[in-house]
Amino acid sequence: FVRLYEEGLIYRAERIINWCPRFMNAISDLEVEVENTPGKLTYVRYPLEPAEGQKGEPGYIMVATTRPETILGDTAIAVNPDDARYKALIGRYAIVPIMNRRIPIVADAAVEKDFGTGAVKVTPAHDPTDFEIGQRHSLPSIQVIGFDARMTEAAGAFVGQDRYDARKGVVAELERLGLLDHEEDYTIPLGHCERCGTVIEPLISMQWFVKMAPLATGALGAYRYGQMRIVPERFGKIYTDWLENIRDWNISRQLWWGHRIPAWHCANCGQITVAREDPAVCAHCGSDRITQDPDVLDTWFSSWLWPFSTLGWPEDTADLRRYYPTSVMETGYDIIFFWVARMAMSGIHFLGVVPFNTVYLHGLIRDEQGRKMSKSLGNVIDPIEVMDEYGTDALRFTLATSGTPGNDIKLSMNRIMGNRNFANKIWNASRFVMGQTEEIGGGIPALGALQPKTLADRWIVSRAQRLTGEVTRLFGEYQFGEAGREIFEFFWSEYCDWYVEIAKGQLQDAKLREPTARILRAVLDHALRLLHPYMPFVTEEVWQHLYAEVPEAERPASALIVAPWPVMDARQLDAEAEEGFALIQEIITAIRDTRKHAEVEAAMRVQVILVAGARASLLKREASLIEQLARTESPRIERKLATKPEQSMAQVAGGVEIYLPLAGLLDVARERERLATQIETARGQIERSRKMLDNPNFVSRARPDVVQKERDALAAAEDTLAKLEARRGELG
RNA sequence: GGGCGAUUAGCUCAGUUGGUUAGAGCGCCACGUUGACAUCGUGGAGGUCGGGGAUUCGAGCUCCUCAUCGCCCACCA
Repeated sequence: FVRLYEEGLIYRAERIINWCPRFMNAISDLEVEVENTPGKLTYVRYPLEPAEGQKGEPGYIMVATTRPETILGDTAIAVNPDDARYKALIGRYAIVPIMNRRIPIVADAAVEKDFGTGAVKVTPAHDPTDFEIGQRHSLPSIQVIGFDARMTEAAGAFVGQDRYDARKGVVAELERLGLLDHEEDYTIPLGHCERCGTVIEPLISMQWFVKMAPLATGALGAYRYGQMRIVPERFGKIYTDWLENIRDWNISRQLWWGHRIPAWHCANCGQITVAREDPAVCAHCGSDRITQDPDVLDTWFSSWLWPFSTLGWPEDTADLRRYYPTSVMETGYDIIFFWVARMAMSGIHFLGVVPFNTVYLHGLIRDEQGRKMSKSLGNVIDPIEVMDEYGTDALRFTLATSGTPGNDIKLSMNRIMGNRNFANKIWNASRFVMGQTEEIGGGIPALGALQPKTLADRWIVSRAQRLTGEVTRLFGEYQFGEAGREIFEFFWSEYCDWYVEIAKGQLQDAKLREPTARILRAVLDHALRLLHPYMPFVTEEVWQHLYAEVPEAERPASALIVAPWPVMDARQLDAEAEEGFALIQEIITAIRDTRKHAEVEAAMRVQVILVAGARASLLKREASLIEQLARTESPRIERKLATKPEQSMAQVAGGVEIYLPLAGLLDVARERERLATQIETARGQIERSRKMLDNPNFVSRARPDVVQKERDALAAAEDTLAKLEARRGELG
């Protein structure tokens, strides 16, 4: 405050400010909430004073107002200088109704010709625009509404009345005097106190202000020249628009809590002393009859110093040197003006450097109906209660993954419940993995140190690496929600549902026992690290258990929260394994589906015959997976089959023919129906692909790999169709 | 008055360089086999991506326009 005052950037002046009559306090423009409220536009005739030498009825000038009670404080009527209708009246006088005060008719460009009557009553004490007009034309201000929203002595007969009672009274009186022309329904943008909802009264008051224009320049430059990036980008425009149209900031508040304004008023000479230390005497006349200004500072006047005042500023501390400027400021978009823009301004002004390189803005959390949470509405969700019921990690994960940057989130209890289940899944899977692998040993190797053996091993390691790359990329783009969802997907659907299930089989195999245990643990460790920012508590707890047997010196870190963030190792990306495993997954799912259709009992092992062409050798190697996960007998795998199995259900998945011989269980009619559906699907695909490939423009203009992909898809679909049709023929 | 966002499955939402058959959670239907997890597993049903137009070989995604909802800014009394 003192520095800005000394630099001439803080001044004290009488201005129109937003006054909350309930709190008896001034508030800044940002704390006023404008609401369109139904009201009336009242047309009032002001008698004109006769011009010199004029004879007969001098007539009237008509104005429109939404606040008739302010008529009592009018000190002029203004018209637009270019308005032909009123040109002759400029410089003449009118009489304020009721008060019978003589006021000038002035010309001011602020008046819109096309609104109302084109003439406006001017009440400098109760309207910001009127105040400015008053300044330009040296008009007196007459305050007719007091700080308690009651009429003052200056309001004559209305003294003591509430502002709204006075409004009614004034209208009635105008009517009685025959000066009320008419009233119209009109929607009025009405300012309310953000905190208590009371209608704001614009009043002239002596307050402290900060000159903002010089400060805004730096904050604008920092954004425009790329020193400060705003994510998502669209908020940058909101930031610059505000700074470009900045108005001075009223920083004094008539409250008794807050930082007191370091200014002392002298009763002797009337001057002000602003000082860092409490002064004993007036700096101007030496009198000891000084009293400190009773006002305190707007809370944001402290907050805008936050990026450096928290680091020990104005001392030149080690913290300040190290942490200022910081990299990312994360906050809600609703306080871009209150806080972000002002921090940028103060940081640049006091330290010469923007306080953060990136501002990441998140959305607001709303209730399940999308309403803003508010105490008066009673729809505030208490995070403590949610955490008690579902856990902190579940809430945190939900908030982090429910939306997209800068967009509001409707908080859904269902979603939180689902993520509670996820935390539970992590716990259970980890418990199982640790329980199964504890005695096998092998420690917890880094993912990159693994030598995956089986197809499933290669697949899960590759998937984990790919995920790591993806998450890192998304973090770089501030796509935290998408990154979290992908980790969720990997952990639950790939690691738990597939790999852990497969590992149950591999752990039975003496040769695979140890490597499988190592992979289980390494991938778990890896996934925990990726997940830690989203679910710090469960992951940390599990991680501590995971490393419980590892000597302190051999651990990568004392705790997960400080463990190294994973980096993708491209050498372990294994497209071939991913493709091969996808085929196995497809076949297993198809067999399961067929079993369900045939209503085969879940416990029953079924026979299966796979006709796989070139993929036969792959399937032979991975037969045990199919056996285990699709609950089949040892599958019979052929490259080709001359005679197709009779009395069996069939399906084609990834080009592989799948037969389940189900003598006695086969319902030929239903099977035919099922085949028909599949055939239809295949035909649809073929039609689609043909249409594209028959279009010479597609072939010549699309990227070659896209065309090739389409050709492959067509070939695959045709192959599938041929197989399905052959099958239908066999069914007879 | 100016600007921004949203509109995708019954519900809540993803889908960011335009490219096979648009995904998830919840809900729904059916079934539950070897004890990590029923806060679970398996399979399934369900969407002409708000309307219209344009660009393109190709649009949920780009452009124009309209509609509905929401938000921000704003001194036409």
